[in-house]
Amino acid sequence: MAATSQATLNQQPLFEDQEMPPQMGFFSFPSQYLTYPQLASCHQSLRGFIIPPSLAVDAPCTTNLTETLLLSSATNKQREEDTIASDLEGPHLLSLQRSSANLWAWGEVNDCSNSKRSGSGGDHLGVSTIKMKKIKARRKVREPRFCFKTLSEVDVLDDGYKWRKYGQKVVKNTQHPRSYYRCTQDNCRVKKRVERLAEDPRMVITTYEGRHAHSPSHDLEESQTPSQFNSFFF
DNA sequence: CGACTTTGACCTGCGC
DNA sequence: GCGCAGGTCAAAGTCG
Repeated sequence: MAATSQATLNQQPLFEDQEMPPQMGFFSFPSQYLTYPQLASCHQSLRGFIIPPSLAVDAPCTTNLTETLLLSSATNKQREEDTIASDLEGPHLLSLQRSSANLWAWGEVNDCSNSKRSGSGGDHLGVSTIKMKKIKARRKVREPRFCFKTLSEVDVLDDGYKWRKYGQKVVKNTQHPRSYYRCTQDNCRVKKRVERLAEDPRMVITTYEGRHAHSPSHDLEESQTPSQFNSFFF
């Protein structure tokens, strides 16, 4: 199994005060689909976030990748306290053409940028105070997200991290359910969503939310040998 | 027996 | 306020 350079993956903090890489908005690709070298350079700018090795190099062992498209990324500094509205100057987007093929991602981005702070002043009948506190804590911070569209036979791409499925939901107007995964590492709150594109079930949409605070699990098991990724990434 | 998945219920956000 | 849709929880089931 390929393993990214864990040392580089963990180079932190690259974007201490920014939730997305500063160069995030300057990608420009001639075509909608990216080649792997393009993806690699793309991911380079995502250092510190989740960098799925399977998306950056030739087809990984567990998938049948042929094309991968970095659909979008979005940042969101949502907080319960609404004191940072001016910080949110909109999502950082890749300069990809807006097309029907990536409407999903744009919807995601819009979702991030448009969602408003509801004062959360609601008193929820029948819900214990403890539970409400728990829920509030859970929703306090919206992590940065970005998503990929990948032509793959398998739903879950091997990105080097270990995930636990915590939910599955049938989304409206799609035949395929959306799966929800959480990183199994303690204190790591990174999540990902996996679903198949309604228009083209061969395409898998993977959305990552948050940043890993640890190395890929593969690297933990294997020795930290430099791989071909290094020349790609860093 | 522990780790993981499945699945129905519950909660929140949002549009009307 | 109500209903819908998406996201999460947690108990039960499954597997190695």
